[in-house]
Amino acid sequence: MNYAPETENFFQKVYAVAALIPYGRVTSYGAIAKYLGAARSSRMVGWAMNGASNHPEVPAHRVVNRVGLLTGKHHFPQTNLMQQLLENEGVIIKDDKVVDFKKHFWDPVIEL
DNA sequence: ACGATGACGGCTC
DNA sequence: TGAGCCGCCATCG
Repeated sequence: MNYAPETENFFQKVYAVAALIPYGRVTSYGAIAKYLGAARSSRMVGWAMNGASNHPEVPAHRVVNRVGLLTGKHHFPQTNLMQQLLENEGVIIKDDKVVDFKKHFWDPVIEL
């Protein structure tokens, strides 16, 4: 795939921020997008995560949508892996959603 | 070039 | 953080 230079740069930024998500915490695509100055392109963040497969250091399972819904679970090797990893970190998941999402939420705009 | 698609978000009810 | 609708924007057929 040939991506535009800016696009690749965007990818790198997304991975860089995602890699900083603390253990047992989660964030949203929009939060990352906002931190990168592309708040309107939250969708692109999700799309960027699609290529996170080549970046093992990126804990994609800690990135969910704004309501804590594990929308990206279908992109994992095993659909239950995302939930398993989060629960292993102490994050309670119920019906594909993060319980007390606000409590586990980690906003790069505020934290960084 | 056009329309559909999507790991989304914000507003409204 | 329920459900529904619309706006964003890069990518793809």
